[in-house]
Amino acid sequence: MQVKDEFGAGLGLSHTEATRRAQIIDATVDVIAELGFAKASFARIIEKAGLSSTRMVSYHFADKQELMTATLMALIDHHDRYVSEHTITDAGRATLVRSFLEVEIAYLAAHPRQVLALKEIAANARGADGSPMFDLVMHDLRVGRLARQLTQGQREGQFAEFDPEIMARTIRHALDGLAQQLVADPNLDLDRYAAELTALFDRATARP
Amino acid sequence: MQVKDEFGAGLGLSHTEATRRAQIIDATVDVIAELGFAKASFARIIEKAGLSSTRMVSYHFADKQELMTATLMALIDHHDRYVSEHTITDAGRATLVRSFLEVEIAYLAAHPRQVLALKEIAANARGADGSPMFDLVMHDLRVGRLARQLTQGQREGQFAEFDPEIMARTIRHALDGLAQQLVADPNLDLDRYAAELTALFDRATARP
Amino acid sequence: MQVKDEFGAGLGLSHTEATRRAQIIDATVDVIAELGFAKASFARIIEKAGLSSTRMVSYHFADKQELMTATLMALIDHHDRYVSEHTITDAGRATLVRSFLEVEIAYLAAHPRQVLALKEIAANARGADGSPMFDLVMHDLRVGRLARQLTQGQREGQFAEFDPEIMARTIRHALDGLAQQLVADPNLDLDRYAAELTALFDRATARP
Amino acid sequence: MQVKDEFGAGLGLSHTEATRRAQIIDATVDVIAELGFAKASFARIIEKAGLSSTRMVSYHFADKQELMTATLMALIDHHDRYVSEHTITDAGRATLVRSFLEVEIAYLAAHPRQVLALKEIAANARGADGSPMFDLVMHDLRVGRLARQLTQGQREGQFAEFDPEIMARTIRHALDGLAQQLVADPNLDLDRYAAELTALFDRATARP
DNA sequence: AATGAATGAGAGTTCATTCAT
DNA sequence: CATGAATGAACTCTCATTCAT
Repeated sequence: MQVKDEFGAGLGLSHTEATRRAQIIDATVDVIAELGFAKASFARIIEKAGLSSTRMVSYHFADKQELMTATLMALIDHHDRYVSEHTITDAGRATLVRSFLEVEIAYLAAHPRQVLALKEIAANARGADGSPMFDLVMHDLRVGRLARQLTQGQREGQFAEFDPEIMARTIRHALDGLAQQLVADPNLDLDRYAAELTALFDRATARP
Repeated sequence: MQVKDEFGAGLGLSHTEATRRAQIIDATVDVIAELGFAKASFARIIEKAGLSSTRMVSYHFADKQELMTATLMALIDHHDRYVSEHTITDAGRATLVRSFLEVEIAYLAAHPRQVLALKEIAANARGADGSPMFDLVMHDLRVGRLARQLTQGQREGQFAEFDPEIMARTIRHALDGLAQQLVADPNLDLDRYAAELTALFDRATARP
Repeated sequence: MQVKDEFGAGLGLSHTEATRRAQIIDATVDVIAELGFAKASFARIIEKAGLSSTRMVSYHFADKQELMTATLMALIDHHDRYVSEHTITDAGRATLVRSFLEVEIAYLAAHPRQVLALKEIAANARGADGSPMFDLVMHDLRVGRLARQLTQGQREGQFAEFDPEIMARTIRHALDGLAQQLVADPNLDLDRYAAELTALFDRATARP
Repeated sequence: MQVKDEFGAGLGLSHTEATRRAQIIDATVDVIAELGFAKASFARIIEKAGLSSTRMVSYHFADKQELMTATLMALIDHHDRYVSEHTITDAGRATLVRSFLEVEIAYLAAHPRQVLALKEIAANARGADGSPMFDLVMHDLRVGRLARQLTQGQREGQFAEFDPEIMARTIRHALDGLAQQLVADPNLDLDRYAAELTALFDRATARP
């Protein structure tokens, strides 16, 4: 069990049901991480999960959209649990940005497939009209919180003057790009990359 | 004619042939920008181009992969021509990063669909084995050149010490993220965003 | 409880069993009346009935054919009970046809969904070989009795000469058509329609 | 070629295209007449037509709805051509109703499958929301014209007083019912049925 | 230089039904 | 008496591609 630890059991789902959903969601994450969102068909997912029929997916999820939404939620949950377990609550300007980057990069190092899958779903899932499905949710979850922390830090005089929203976005994009790069080159020296990024955004946020 | 100005005419293609290819490539860019890479089927492309049969696409391009490669090349060419026409060759540390960002953001403001389509193709085009197709090419074109300029600037003592490759990537990712955001919110204040990014990377690259 | 009032209780079915069957049959009638026979799937029926699984249907009915047969029988029973309660036994030529039409139209006005569902099942239910399932039964129940009454009336010299079978069919078809029209236009003036039909078949059956 | 005589050739369709569409439409009519609207799947249609793949249907018709609409139009056209070729233009009250019935029953005798298929499509084709698709069209084509003729006859004093719309409907329903009966019993004596119906509606419309 | 006609493979979704307990 | 879990078959529709002319 990698991502979804049957936590749906509390939502009126039976044990078996929660297990199966978790199994399918895990397979979905794997397929997306390997082949991308576009090629994540039911057939490939059940093959990866070791199930017998695509009907198994349709049985446990209303449609593909629900599967993707559930997978995304499981990924967000997985990430959030990791972060809340590994974040050292602390003050200080440098520490805020630094610890944020370090935790995120540590998560990326530990769970690259999850990071990649989350990005794929967020970037490619679209509604019937062709418009992106998760833009707003993703932005708030992945940028909004950091932006609010930066704003708070600015009020306390720890930072230079800058738009916290744009800074937060730039940091997030740097991490997303790093994730993509890590896939292309699994031997990437993450520690060095983390140190460089930390230094970079230290300078970018520091008071003159 | 938006992107591909029949520049293939010099490669042994007749005038008509080059025109048709340009027409199809333009339609491909439009469809990708609107619906994303995954939904850019031959059917939607010929509909957008006002042609009658998908056979038209198969006739002018060997297969979908060639169509996408040609589209990507056209987009790169379009971008490069814009940049070479709008870049003020100049010295100075601040000017290097600043003028890079300004030109790129100006291009984005003038041709958002092209930027978006390029990003979609680069991120989603995959070979038969499922591996990304354009990673290496894209990296060199979109990051490598800036990285080399930064290296040169460092040698001349204009910059702080940092990994030019990582800095270049981070700048590129910031621009890619901006492109995506511009699609979600067309009323975005690009001038302000440009100023913020410029200031951000000014601080990030400045000597202490 | 609309149609089936647990009258199956006398056939060796327990009270609960009969109640469940009635509930499912009622939902089946509703779905057919709204969406037609073809779209009356187990899934839609249990949704309408407020049950949790299609298994509920399979549990109480051997297969879909039995469900449809049971529904049809319940509808016929419902109709027959209404008719026997509302028919004024009486003599006279005009009265026979007129009272027949009036009772049928009154039933239609009171229970349009039942009339519609019955017509849908009778018209569309087919066996495995594709042949209609209820043709013979329906004819006797819905035409035969009237035909026999007309024959009797003719013997008593109340009517013109005509084929009672064909007259009965024509009357029945007029009523079926009216049912369909009532669905398309719920504001239809049934009283006027009843008066017109009565006058029409009065003339059609009257001795010269 | 039974129903659709490649008359679509005038609508920008090539010869082959018109032929194929006609072939598919004919097979559709046959399948519907035999198995009913609900079981008229692409698979059964191509089997009946002797084609190789269901793809053939999707290729020539945008979707199932278009196939059914085209089939319905072909059936209406077929019927109208027959009627206009076999109607004896003439005056007189009795003749109007009588000739209408005789032509319609003659058509039914000559082309029962077409009559049946038309009724099946009209009765069962529904949109995505479950509402009937062809109610309005069918009513005007199959009832409205006769109603207008009856109105005209009444103005000229040839008929009794009655609602022409309801009379027209009743006549149409009598014919539809006859069609269904003919399917159940192919040995039905149509001549006698025609004579009976003619006499019936003669009396029903005659001035007192 | 272009088009017509056809196609096999695969997609997601819905269907009634069945094996458990 | 009821449910959980699973399933194979069939459905329409879309995909890029190919054999003709």
